Amino acid sequence: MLVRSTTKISGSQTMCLKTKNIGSSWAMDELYDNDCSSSPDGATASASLSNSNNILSERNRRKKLNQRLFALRALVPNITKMDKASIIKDAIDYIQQLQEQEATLQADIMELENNNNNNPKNHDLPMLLTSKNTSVFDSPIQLLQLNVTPMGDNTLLVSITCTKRADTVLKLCQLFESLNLKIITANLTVVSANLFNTLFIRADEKEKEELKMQIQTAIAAFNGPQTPPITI
Amino acid sequence: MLVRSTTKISGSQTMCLKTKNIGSSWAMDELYDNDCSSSPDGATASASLSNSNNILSERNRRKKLNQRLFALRALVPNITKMDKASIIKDAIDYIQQLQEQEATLQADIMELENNNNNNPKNHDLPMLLTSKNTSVFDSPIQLLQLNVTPMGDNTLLVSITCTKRADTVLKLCQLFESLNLKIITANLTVVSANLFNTLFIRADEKEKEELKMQIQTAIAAFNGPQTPPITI
DNA sequence: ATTTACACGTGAAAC
DNA sequence: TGTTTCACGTGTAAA
Repeated sequence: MLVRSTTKISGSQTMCLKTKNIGSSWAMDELYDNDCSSSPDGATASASLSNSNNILSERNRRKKLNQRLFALRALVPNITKMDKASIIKDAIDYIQQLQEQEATLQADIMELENNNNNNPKNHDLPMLLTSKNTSVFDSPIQLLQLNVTPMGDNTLLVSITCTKRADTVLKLCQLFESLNLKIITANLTVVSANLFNTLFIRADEKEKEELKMQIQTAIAAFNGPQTPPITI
Repeated sequence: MLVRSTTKISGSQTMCLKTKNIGSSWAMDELYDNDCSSSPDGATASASLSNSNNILSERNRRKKLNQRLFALRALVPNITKMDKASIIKDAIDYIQQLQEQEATLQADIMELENNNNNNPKNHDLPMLLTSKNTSVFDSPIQLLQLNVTPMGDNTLLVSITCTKRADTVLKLCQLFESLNLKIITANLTVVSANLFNTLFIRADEKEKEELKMQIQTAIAAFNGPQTPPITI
């Protein structure tokens, strides 16, 4: 059990200035102009080596880690906070998003290739759905309830109730896709003529009202200018 | 300049066992059964709070950081080393690789879509969604699971799992509407890229296989004649 | 024996 | 105020 050498405070705190959180990045502290050789005592060879060498290695390790983390943050487009933990978290979310998108794109490519390789004369198949007179984008979304509830842990619960019409489901899907939210899970349940939509969304609790407003305006935009305003 | 309290060695080194690099992950140390209250001296209130509270927060911070790093490592397929720095570096390389691949795939899709537009197919469809590079009515329903289970009381439980694509929800809704079933309730849940559809349907138990066949043929019809047969 | 990587406690700074 | 996040030096353990 070594007795602690008292060089800590004099060694680190005086220099380096600790500049921590200057504006946007946490210091990324360069200029390690430490003269550790200024140990006042005549230390033994093993002690001085063990101290000055390990202390230097540790500094380099931390520096490298911070540089990597900094480089990682530079790659991620949507950055919420500058925390180390948040940076990693954003990177995780971004990788998942990229992976999903890759799967989607590859599926699209396969399907497009199939369409290209096949005979260019099959006009009949996609028209199965239009048999219900649709004019798909006309019936407005009739909103019955809209709640946005913070659930803690940066999660908002969005609960929507509306009457079920032929294209309401499609519209809701498009609506939420257009909002570019971080949807954790989405649930859509229809019983008789009513439609219940529940979403868990990753967002700060303070965005609650803003999110509700976004959804309302999006619904209004989908319904078009001629529809009467819906108050809940 | 505070005089160092000598609680460091007795506080940390005795417990915790420091298990460091057990096999594959660096400890991810649980069980912090430290009773820091065993400080032998009657410390002042400010000192004890500053010590025990900050020390706990710092442990939680480190723990969270390590968990995030662990989660990040789980997402990256090609892992070279288990270092913290290497984990971040691998994640960086992986993100760059994914970004390049995304650009390549999107270029391929554009090219394929241009080829498709030369075909005399339907240009008159409402192309509202093509802003997201997804062609609206073409992606087939990719069935992952289909179960029809009799629940008694003249009720059949239909459980469907498929990959979520831009128009899969719409297709499933229209599909079940076209089957003219007596739907008691329907539930549709999407988590990440998968889509779970559950329906309670009023029908005789003997129609179980027939209903399953109906659904399969309906999906095949929706997917069109050129799609490969899907076996479940 | 040397190097490398880690968790730890700690004081400081920012919020 | 207190809470959170950080860099630092240090001891330990494995390579």
